[in-house]
This record gives sequence, C-alpha cells and structure tokens, in this order.
Amino acid sequence: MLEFFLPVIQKALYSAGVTTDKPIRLEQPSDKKFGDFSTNIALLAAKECRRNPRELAQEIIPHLAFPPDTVARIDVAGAGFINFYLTPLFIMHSVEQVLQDGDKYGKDSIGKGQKAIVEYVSANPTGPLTIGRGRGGVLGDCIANLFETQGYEVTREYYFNDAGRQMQILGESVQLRYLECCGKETEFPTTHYQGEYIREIAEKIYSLHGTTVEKSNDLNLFKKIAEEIIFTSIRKTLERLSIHHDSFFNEHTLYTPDTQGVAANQRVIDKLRKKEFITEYDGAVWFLTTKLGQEKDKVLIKSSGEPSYRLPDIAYHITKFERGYDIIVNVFGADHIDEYPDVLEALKILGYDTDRIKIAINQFVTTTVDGQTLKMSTRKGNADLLDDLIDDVGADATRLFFIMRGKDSHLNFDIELAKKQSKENPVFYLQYAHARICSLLRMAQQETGFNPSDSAADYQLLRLLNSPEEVQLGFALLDYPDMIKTSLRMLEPQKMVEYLHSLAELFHRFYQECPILKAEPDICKARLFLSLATRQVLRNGFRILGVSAPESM
RNA sequence: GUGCCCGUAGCUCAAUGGAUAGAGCAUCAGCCUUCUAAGCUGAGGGUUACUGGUUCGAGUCCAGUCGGGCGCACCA
Repeated sequence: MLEFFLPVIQKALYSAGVTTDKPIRLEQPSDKKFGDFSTNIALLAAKECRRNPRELAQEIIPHLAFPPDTVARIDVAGAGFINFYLTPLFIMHSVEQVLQDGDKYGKDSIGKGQKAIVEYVSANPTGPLTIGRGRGGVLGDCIANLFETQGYEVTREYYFNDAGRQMQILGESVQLRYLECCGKETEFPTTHYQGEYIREIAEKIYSLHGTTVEKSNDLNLFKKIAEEIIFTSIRKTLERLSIHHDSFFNEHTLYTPDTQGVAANQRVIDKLRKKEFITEYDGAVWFLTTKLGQEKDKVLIKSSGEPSYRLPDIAYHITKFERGYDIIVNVFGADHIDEYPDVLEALKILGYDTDRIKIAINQFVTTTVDGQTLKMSTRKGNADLLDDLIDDVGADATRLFFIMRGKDSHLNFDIELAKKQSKENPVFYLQYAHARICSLLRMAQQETGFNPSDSAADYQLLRLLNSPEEVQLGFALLDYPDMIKTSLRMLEPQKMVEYLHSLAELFHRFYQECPILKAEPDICKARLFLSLATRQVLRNGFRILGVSAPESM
C-alpha cells in the first residue's frame, strides 16, 4: 500500500506548494474510525511553513489525486492528521492479486543485484547447542528468509574456530575422561568442560581404541574426534530446526598466509599501524582504542604471540567486504555485546563503510516450568540443551516461541505452554487457522466441485463481498507486503508473528460470521477465494518463520 | 564501579515521536440440531517503576533515581 499512497501524497504536496524535508510516513491508526491509513505530514510540514496544521491539511486534500473508486473518503482529524478510507471494492479487488501471485505474493525485487550475508549461530564446537544459541539461530534464519523475499542474494554463514584455547581445554577434558575409562585416577579441573557429553565422547574413543592411546600425549587425537562428534551433533540439532548454512568460515584461514605470503590477521595489524592505531607494550600488540576515547587499549596479539579473538574478528569482517557483500548482518547474543564496537571502529579506521553492517542482538532466554524459572548455567553440565527443548515441545513451537517476542526482550520460554495443544498456545492458534481453511476447501471440493486451480476467471466475484468481517480480512491480506518490509527493516521477525496472529484472528471471525458453503453460489465462491487468499498469506508467512503449515489437525 | 538491554493490565508481551496505551492467557458472562468450539462475542482490569526536561504532541527522545538481566580477560 506504500507504493499506492506515497506517490500521490508526494504529488499533492508539490502541487499544493508545500515543501518539507521530512519523510512522508504512512501509518495505520490504532482505531479504524481514524481511517485505514493516515499521514501526519501536515503536522510535520506546518512547522516549517509556519502554518496551522489543520488548515494546511485542508489545503493538501484537494490535490490528492487517487484513481477512481479506490479511496472513499479523506478527512482531517485531530491535530492535523490526514486520514484515508479505502473503498471495500478497492480492497476486495486487490485481494485478487494475492491469488494471482500465490507463493510470490509479498515478494519484491528491491534487493535484486545486492548481496547480503547473514552470520548466525557461529558456536565453536566445544559442546552441544544451548537454548540461548537456538534463539539467535532462529532469529538469523528468519532474517535471512526476509532478505530473500526482497530479492537479495543471501549467504548464510557460520563462523567458527577449531583452534585456540577453548578447543585445547576441550581436548584435555576428553583425554582426562578417557583416562578415567581406562581405570586411571585423574583430577578433573573445574576450569574444564563438565558436561556429560565429554564422558560420552571419551567412552566412544575407548570403545574404538581401547587402552591403546592411553599413553598417547597427542592431544590432537582427542581434540579432533571431539570436534567431529560435536560439530556433527550441532548440525544435526540445527537441521531439526530447518536451519541451514551455505558457508562455514573457519577462523583459522585468517592465520594462514595468502598467495603473497601474508596472513589476513597480519594485514590488519599492518594497516592499523599505518594509521597509527597500533602500539606495543607488556609484550603484546595493542589496538589504541584509548585514542578513540575508550578507557583501555585492546589486545590484538597476546604476549604469547597468538592473536586474541578481536584481531581475526576484524580480519573476518574485512573478508565480508572483500567478498562483495552490500549488506552484512551479524546476529549474536547479548553476551557478545562488547565485542562489536571495537570491530566497527577498526573497520571505520581502515576506510570501510560500516553503515552496511547491521547488528541484531538477542537477549537471553530463561525457561520456566510450572512457573518456576530454570536458570541457565553455562557449561556446567546442567546447561539447557536445545535438543532437549526440541524433544520436549517440537520444532514448530521452538521456532515460534523464540521469535514471538522482540529480540530485545528477555525471553521467557514457558515450556508447559509450548507443549499445550490448545488455544493458549499461539503455535496452535496460527496453525489451526491454516488447517481450518484446508478442511474448508476439501469440503468445498467435495460438495460443490470447487477447484482452486481452475477458477481464476471468477476472481472478480470477490468484489461482491462487503461485510465488515470480509473487508477487514481482505485489508489485512493487503498489508502483508508492507509487513515483510517492516519486519526486515527492523530485523524483527516478531512483527511477522504478530501480524499472522491478527490475520488468523480475522479469519476466525470471518469464518464465524459468514457462512461459506451454505451461501448462494456466487457468494460462496467469493468467500472461498477469500479463504484461499488467507491460506496463501498464512503459508507465505509461515515459510518465512520456518513453521509448518499443517493441512489438518 | 562501568557498558549494553529491560521495567507497560494478575501473568506473558505489543505499541516506525502521534489521536481514548493494545493483544493473548487468566477471571466473569454468553454462542455448537449449522463449513474443525484447537473457534467466536462481550465485560472487568493501567498514575506505562519514579523525578525532572525537550515539543504542537512522550510508554517512546534526554538527564537523574530505583529495581532486574547480560557483559566488563593477553577466553571466544
């Protein structure tokens, strides 16, 4: 609808002689009595013109040239809002577009020719995925889906590191547990991974090799096997949630020299040094963030000679620019919040356009059972495992619950609620609407021979519909394309969940108030088309969210 | 101590600086001889944590206070 209104308003402002540098915004009033759409442009422009906003609005209105039979009424209300009321005919006519476009409805090509990279999950293979990671995973996946609907060429990337200190500890942990399997007495440090999965890996090694590697000091053996097993399990877990990555970027490639014999990490140091942002003391190499007003400098290369995580992080982001991505999205949890400002600063210093980088940070997840909050404790062995959650509530509920709250809110995952097969559970409310339509269409085919695929010529029957329930439902369907754009702009799939919920509600109301199969033939058909269009939008929306669309329940 | 996020109905959460702050659940009252009642209709429920400020207009922006979460490593 943006495409419909904005040009007309723009022209009207011009011909009414109103100039303003404020962007025109189209909003949907919370109350329908203020119209289907509304703009506050007169309020904004009034100040610059030094005019009374209501008078200004009155002057703009005669210049608004909408096509005939589209906008029924234009009012000035409140402090100077211009409110638009669409005709039912226009609304129902537009529903035809939904049916014509089908799976493509809501898609756009504004991103055509642009490359976007969305990085998410990015957990190192030191243990199974936790519930907290799951939220970021689903969030990232949905964001990638949103970009795809707008025609962007999207890469879903997983950044990981199988070297470094954490992996070292992993190897040691497995080795110690293995020695226990061999009957040796060991002391297991509290700094090491306590989880049961370590024991399982050790037992596997024991069953493969027996005691033959007992004397081995080759930590790599344990590390490699552990990494392999853990990574496989991570990917399996992600697979259960339909999360796929196109690209797995190993941090280690940033350490190895390129064709000119220089490692990416080293290049970063060299370039930053040229910009005079590098210094050395205490045996380490520092990024001079104090020059940028920060309290402390940040270590880029430790006194041991190894880079700290920050250096490869910068180098990694440079590769995103070098690989030609126009939009770079990073999804990560609140625990990484302090990480990105340094990376951005470094990129800015090196001349990269950091406006292309968008950060989506999701807050943490707490789970509640019977109203009791289970505190997540990291890597203590009792961490909440994503797999257990999926076992418990299923993939659809897992995905939907993760994104049905804003990413900034601390998510409270009510496990009992997610398991409930009743209307309290939003997953079922949404899916039920879809299943109900499917059932209706099956019945229609049986009783009246209605066939959705060969009745396109009759789409115009939709224009017969004009009851409030029908028009409101139709209106909501038209809103879908704008909703995708809003969701994408805000990197917030939750908007889509909310929209689909209200769509389901409008359908149930329509279904309740308007008899379909019992109506006279033309009306019956028209209402079936409206139902069909609703099902289409639900499906398209579910696809973005990665939730299944059951045909019956 | 400090950086970021949050504080809105009994509970879980919405509200691109806009109009009388909205949904769902829970509670109460209605609706199935009728296409899936896993549904619909209606009612009650609020000093948007607090105090100031910015402006035509603040839940939203700014400052401060209080409360909760997550970080603050030469770990990632």
